[in-house]
Formats: sequence, C-alpha cells, structure tokens
Amino acid sequence: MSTPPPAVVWFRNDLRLRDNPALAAAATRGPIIPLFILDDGGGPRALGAASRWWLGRSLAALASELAALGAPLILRRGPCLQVLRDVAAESGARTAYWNRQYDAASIARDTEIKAALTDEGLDCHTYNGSLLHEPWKVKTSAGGPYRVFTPYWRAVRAMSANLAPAAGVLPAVVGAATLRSERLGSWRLHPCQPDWSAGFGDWRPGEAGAMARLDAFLDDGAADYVHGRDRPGAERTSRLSPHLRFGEISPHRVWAAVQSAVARGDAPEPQAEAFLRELGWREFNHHLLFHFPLIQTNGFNPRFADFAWREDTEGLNAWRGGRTGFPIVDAGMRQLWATGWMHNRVRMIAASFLVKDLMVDWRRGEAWFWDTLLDADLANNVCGWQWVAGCGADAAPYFRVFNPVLQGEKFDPSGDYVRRWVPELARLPNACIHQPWRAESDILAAAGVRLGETYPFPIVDHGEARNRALAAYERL
DNA sequence: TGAAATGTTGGGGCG
DNA sequence: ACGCCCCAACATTTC
Repeated sequence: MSTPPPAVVWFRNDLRLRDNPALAAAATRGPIIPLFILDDGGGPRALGAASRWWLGRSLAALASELAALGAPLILRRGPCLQVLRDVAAESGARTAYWNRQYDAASIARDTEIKAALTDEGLDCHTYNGSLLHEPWKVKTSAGGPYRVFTPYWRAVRAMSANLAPAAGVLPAVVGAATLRSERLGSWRLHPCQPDWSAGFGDWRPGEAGAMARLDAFLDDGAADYVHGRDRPGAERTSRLSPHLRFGEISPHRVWAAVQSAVARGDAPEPQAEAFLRELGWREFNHHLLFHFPLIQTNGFNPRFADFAWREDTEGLNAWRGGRTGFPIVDAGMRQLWATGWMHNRVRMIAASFLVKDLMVDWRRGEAWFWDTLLDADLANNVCGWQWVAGCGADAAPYFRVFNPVLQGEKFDPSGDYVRRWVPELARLPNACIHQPWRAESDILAAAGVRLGETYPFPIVDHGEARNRALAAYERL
C-alpha cells in the first residue's frame, strides 16, 4: 500500500481547522499541504492595515496548531495561480481544496485558477466555508435574489432550522513532505509608519480566541442582548466580527452554538433571535455583494450616481481623528483608532455624521473603516455604509438623520462610553456630556473643559446640517 | 436599527 | 361649579 499523493489545502478567509469543509474533505483522503498565499497583486481588494495586523496574528495561530499536528503551514508570496502550480509541482500533489469566496474579484480569479489547474491535470474541489447558505440558493418566489432584508431573513431563517457545523472536531490531519515556506515576519504585516496597534492587545486572533469569544458571549452576553447590544459602554456585543471575517470560526458553528444555548435554557429565545438576526445581516450583505457586484463601488440605488457629495478635507480629517466636537462621534472614532474596532451602534452614528452632517461621500468613510477596522469585510463594510447613506438595498430612508446628541443621551445615558474614549470630557456631568457646548461656563470650568482648546467646538450645527442634507437628498 | 413638527388629549390652575 | 387656558404627555405626520 502506498500513500496517496498529497493534496494542497489553500487557506484563505477560513483560518481554522474545525468545521472547515475544504480541510475536512482533503484530510479524509490523505496527506495534506496547508498553504497560505499572500498575493498583493490582482484578486480582491488589498487588505487594510488593521486587517494585515490581524492576518499576521491569525496565521501565526493557525501555523502553530498545524505544526502540532505535523502538517506545517506553507507560506508563500506571489500570484496565486503561480504559487499553486509551484507547490503542486514541488510536492507531487494532484488535487487542491479550498473554500469559496463570493466577491466578484475573487470569483473571477478563482474561476481562472480552477480552469488553469484543471487543464494542467489538477483536480480542484471547492466548498462553502463562510456562509450559512450559498447565495444562489436563497431566492424569492419569483426566482430572483432578495433586495429587502426582512423577507430575505424570513426565508433564510426558515431554511436554517437544522444548520449544524460540518464537523466540530479536529480533523485527523496527516502532513506531507515539508516544502519551503517563507517566514511570517518577512511579510511585514505589522503596521509601521505609524504603528498604532498598541491598543489591539485585547484581541486574540485565531481559532482558539474565536471559540473563547463565543463561549464568553454565550455565558453572559446573550442574556440581555436585545438592549445591551445598543449600549456601547456596556460591552454586550459578541465581538466575533474579526473572527468571522477571517473564518477563524464558521457562521454554522456560531449558529449551532446559539441554538444549543437556547435548548439548554442558557439563552432566552428573543435574545438569541436578535443575535442570529445580526448573523443574518452579515449573510444578507454577502448575498447582495454576490448578486450585485457593482455595489462595491456604486450605490445600489442608481439615483445616487451624481449625488452632490461635498469635498470637505478638513471635516473628513476631523472625523477620522475624533475631533468633530460631538462626543459620541469622537468617542467612536477614537475607539476605532485605539482598538481596531467600533461598537455597531456608534458605527451607525459616526457614519451618519460623515454622510449626512458633513455630506462626505460614503466611499471616503468606507475606505477609512476598511483601513482601520480589524473586522473590515468587503460586503459588511460596503453594505453598512450604503445602508446609512441611503443608497443601499433596503437602506435607511434618506430623511433618517441621526442626531448625535440624542443618540448619545439615549444609548450612552451614563456617559461611560464618552468618558472612556474622550477623557478630556470625563468630569462633565451627565446632563451635558453629550453637548458640552451647551453647558454653563462654570460647569465647563469645574470640569476642566475649555472649548476650542481642550476639546473642539462642534464643527457643524447639527440642525443646519440636517436641513442641508434633507434638501440635497430631496433633489434626488 | 430617527427626529422634528404638528396634532390631540386631559388634568389642573385660575378667574 | 364652570369654562378657559396652559402645557405636558402622548400620538400622528412629515421630512
């Protein structure tokens, strides 16, 4: 009996060993060569700086788990097709396995790669490792893709009653002959000029970190999710987003874990449903980007094609730096910069401020989030911004303008979140912490706040900005 | 997964 | 005792 030739397992946005369909299929049939390719050339949009940080850590975690199994991760840089060819030639592999990606550029690249490799005698097997359902399997009764979340969710929810991870256990992996691998450190995934990653330390990239997050969330976070998730000061969200982004955990696994928490009585059903619905938004966003690839750069609603966005470099920079003079907005932007993550409620508030109050093109905000968010995901980022801007599928109506003061008072009533991220306002009383410019001068003085010096005046008058935005949107 | 403007109602102060 | 007014509280509509 001779061992079969090894199979290449091409890791991409699925940096996990458990519930990884491509890996599981490959591992069942013989020895494997786990491969990750860094391709800074063609293919999907280049990673942002924060994503590169996460990728470096996540690859290190994956490599160490694989090494322990005796199948060391091979790291290579270069055009994906060429690297796959090389690795197959060096190892004698006759098959390759990978999990699909669903953005247009990845589909184009992977289709080409699959055709070329097949031509050259390599069997390619691809799987769904990142979505609850293949985007083409969710259809309206008319046969087309859904464009509105609620009916989409109804359909997906009904299809998902018995979703389970393909295999929750560690597959029995057999390594093949070791090939040349580049050193992770040589990839320069860690940010430089500037290195702002000092505050990313609370994150634990990798499969084990993802599982720990899920467990911690189901242990206590899910109990009050419906309201708690809207309290940015309370840290009641799952924080699974970067783990899901890099496929360190599968949505199937999260789904199944939530279901069993409900079955055990550990998670009240309405709370669990609210959380599953968030997974549903992720799924819907990927569904939209798959069916309408142009939305990556253009509004889903074509009427926005020549919308009169403002060029406001100064405003954009103030927004990026958390110096807009609106505490809840600035807190969010600073949390983003410091930790690589922003609470979802605050993402909506901050995004609304850029798009509606400053009337800056949503693509500018999307680009900043793409570069600074550890969970930067093309579908979620693009669709989230379009939703706020009003140009997306099932978007917020154009007249829905968030008032940063009211949002702050409603969702951060104790001011905890603002105090944490905008410490120069920490000593203000709750009554004015979300609108320091309205505070009496003696109160400001007592809190050590000097507007225009220690903290900026608001860069716009929200009432006027709102009217300006409404007028512009009206013209559509 | 808003907010502001406008409309309606009902209780209490007051002549 | 009664009606008028005020306005908070809530509801509806409009942007």
